[in-house]
Amino acid sequence: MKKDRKPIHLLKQKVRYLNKQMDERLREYGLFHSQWSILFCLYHNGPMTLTAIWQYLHVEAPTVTRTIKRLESKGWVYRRQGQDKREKIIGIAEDAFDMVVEVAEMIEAFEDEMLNGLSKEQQNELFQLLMLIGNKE
Amino acid sequence: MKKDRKPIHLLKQKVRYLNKQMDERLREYGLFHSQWSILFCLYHNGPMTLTAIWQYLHVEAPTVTRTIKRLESKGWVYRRQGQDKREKIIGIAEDAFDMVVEVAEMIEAFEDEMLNGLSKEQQNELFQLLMLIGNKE
DNA sequence: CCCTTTTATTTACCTAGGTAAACAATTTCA
DNA sequence: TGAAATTGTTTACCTAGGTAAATAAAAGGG
Repeated sequence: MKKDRKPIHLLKQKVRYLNKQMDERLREYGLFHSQWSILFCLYHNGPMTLTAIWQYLHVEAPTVTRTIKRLESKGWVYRRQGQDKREKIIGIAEDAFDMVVEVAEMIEAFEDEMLNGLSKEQQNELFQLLMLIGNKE
Repeated sequence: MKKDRKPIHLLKQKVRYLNKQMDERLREYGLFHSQWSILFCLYHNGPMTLTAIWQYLHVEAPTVTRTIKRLESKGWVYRRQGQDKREKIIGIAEDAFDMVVEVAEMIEAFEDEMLNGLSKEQQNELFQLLMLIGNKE
């Protein structure tokens, strides 16, 4: 895909490619990749506060606020006030749950497809190497 | 940085982190990471058409059009018509060249810093593994 | 107990990625 | 050669990332 030997450059290219492919697959569900990442997060962890979500995803709060607004307006999630009246608790809407399960399966297959050029060992190795990026020794 | 064993998830997190860090370092030059990627491209390849740039960077044409407009308005690049009157040729502005060299050195040091948790062999291994992502076997 | 500080979320605004479609110049070919 | 197809670039509009600052609720301290 690229002749340049800089892994950082290649990293960015691959992420653009993955996001683009993912958006394409999600289109039939009316979703985008960032929206899915939030649904996936809620699917695995159950209802969460907004803060818990952006900390989990390593994204800033305003980004999550906006994306959740879109998900809410399309009926994928609900938003309710927590005990602490500052916080909002976000969860998957009951009507959307079956569809979330379906999308989860589709995305899992997609990710397997993207990684099927790598053995399990290579995937693990990749994970370990990625973990080393940006670590102050 | 993350407990999830999904390399794709981690990949995206790392790229967000790298872009954010890079923007921070570039701020004193009035640049953003995407703007730098174009300047770097021109610095290495000399003047190029817009099409050559987006193909090199694996990004769509409108993205490049917009970013170049910003670079031009800040005086980093010039834009002139090619032989083929449809195409625009972009190059680094003469006044900006010294600064580009300076930024190139800063960014190179930054990337080394981000990768200093990996040996040269590991960086190469990472590159090879990344290349395997998304390849139809 | 009130005032200050912190915390959770949002708003406003910037850059950066994408698609679809418009436009102009070039190329093709009947 | 003239109409049609292709190519290079741009425009309009969408999502997604960021920062800075505003707001509202909760926590702390004198």
